[in-house]
Amino acid sequence: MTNKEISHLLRNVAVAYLLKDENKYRFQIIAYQKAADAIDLSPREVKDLWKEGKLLTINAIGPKIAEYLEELLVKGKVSHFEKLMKDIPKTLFELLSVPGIGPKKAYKLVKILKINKEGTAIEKVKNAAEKNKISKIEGFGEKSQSDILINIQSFKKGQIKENRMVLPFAYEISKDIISYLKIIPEVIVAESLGSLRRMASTIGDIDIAVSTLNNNKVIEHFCNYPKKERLLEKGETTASFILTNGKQVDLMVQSPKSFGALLQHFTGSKQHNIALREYALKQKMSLSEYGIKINNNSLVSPKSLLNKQNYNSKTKIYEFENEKDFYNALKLQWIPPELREDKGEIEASAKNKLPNLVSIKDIKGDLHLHSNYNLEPSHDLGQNSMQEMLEKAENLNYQYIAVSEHSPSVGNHTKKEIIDILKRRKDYIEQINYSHEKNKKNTVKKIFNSMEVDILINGEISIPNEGIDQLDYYIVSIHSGFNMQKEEITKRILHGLENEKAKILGHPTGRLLGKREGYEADWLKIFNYCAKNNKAIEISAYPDRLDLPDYLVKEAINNNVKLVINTDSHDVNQMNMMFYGVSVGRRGWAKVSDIINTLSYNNFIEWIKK
DNA sequence: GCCGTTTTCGGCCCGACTGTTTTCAGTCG
Repeated sequence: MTNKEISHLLRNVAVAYLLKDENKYRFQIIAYQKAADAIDLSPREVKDLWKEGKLLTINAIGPKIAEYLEELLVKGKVSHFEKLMKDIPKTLFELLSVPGIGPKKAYKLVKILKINKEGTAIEKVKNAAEKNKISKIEGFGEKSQSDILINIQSFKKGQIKENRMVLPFAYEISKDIISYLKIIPEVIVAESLGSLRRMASTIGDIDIAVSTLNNNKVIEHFCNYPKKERLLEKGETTASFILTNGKQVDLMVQSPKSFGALLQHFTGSKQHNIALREYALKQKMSLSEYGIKINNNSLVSPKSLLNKQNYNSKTKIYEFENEKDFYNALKLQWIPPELREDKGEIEASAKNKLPNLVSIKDIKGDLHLHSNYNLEPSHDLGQNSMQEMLEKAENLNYQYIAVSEHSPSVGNHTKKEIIDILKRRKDYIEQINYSHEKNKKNTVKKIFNSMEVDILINGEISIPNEGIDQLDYYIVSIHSGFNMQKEEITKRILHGLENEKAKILGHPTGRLLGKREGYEADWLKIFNYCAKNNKAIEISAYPDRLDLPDYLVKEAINNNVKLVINTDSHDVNQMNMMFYGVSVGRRGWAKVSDIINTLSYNNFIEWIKK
């Protein structure tokens, strides 16, 4: 049973409680929803955690739900859940995936339309709407009937939240909307927030915040965006539409005086905001996108935390122009957006112990570059010459780079041919370095002679020992045989890293966002090996990969593993993508000292030799 | 049903928008 199936079941349990007695079961409903959220966000399979006896390590899962999950995984069902859902038609749950239909409406629809046959609910509701039957039902009307039809249509087209975007795609969309918004002078500031600001690996919808003194004007302008397909809602402070490509865009506007509170609110994550508000509540403060409210009979003297000048006596809210003051008012350090996932950042911030995160300016080199030097490789060559990549590295102010084309294909070459190719390439790189060194103004001191070497199915690497002698060091990565058992693939990776010149494990999980899951490996074992033997694990900045994933970055760091952030560029423009990889590092709580390519040129040479 | 700066009991985030209503319920983020 997958995490998705389990969380779906728990959400249905929450729905069942809600339909049974919303007030009586208020907190059970929340508990089940929180548990479902936690499972959705869990990087580990619930099934595995259960086998390891670690179900309770998931926050929001306590003894009771753990017991039910155990029953579920053993018997395939839970008698308590079955009993709870006995009176609720199963068809009801099918309707919940249609936007705008929640538990109450779904219940009415299945009851009144007598929808009993599983798998037919959405189609039956659609038919009923087309025959004008829904508008007659109490609580529904003409508008909600036509809305249901539209929403069923877009649901069928696959325009659902689960279809997430990779970062550059989301960036382009948001950039376009923001520059459109800025056409009118009423827009003082426009920023993209939500998961894009937090630099999550994939983005569901685009969230935009605007600071303005004229809400109406801004919202009107936003709603006239030319690439809008249809409007979802339009109010005094928010508006939403669907783009022609099916993606949703949400806008929130706020006066400059409270813009800091809005930034905080709209950046999320949902989990971070809930945790932050609960934290504030303990100090008798209530948070919203408008600011901070002091609750009655507060034990805390407002003066100690909040600046009187920010007090709006009309709304009784303390307002914040910037986010830092907002967090500071809660006696917290400002928390970088990448950390806002309720993964311990609030606690760390309260103790002044947030990590000093690595940033793009700390990066001194890119160690995974594919030039167009033709060594008849196993996989694709790059588009640009080594010289062009060197020039780009100068522009980026790097101190060093490494070219690391794919190793020559084993199928088409003899061992001797491979060695000859690598010898010629070594001479070539030396020549470039020689002429580059002459210009003392250059910041790049050297191109390192590296290579991306395949770890073959049997764990052997794809170049012979004499070929290795031609290299400064190399990256190993897996490009085939992804469907191996966990133990096998772990062994394969460790074997691939054995040689002392194998210094980096490239795009370690092999995932391709939205296309291919990464393979399961025993990461703890790999981390321990790497920490002990001075191997670095790559964070691929390539936006379709972002691999190592952020949660494994955090685990790697906790196990003293060094990481390296590389772009895996196949042309010079891709070298600009370093930023995405740095963000993954930041989301994994990486400091400068955790990242190898923040080392100076001399220290990096020392590291290679270790 | 979960969880812990003070709490193993007594709390549980906060607000916007829409449609169907005549003041609010339902849904969403």
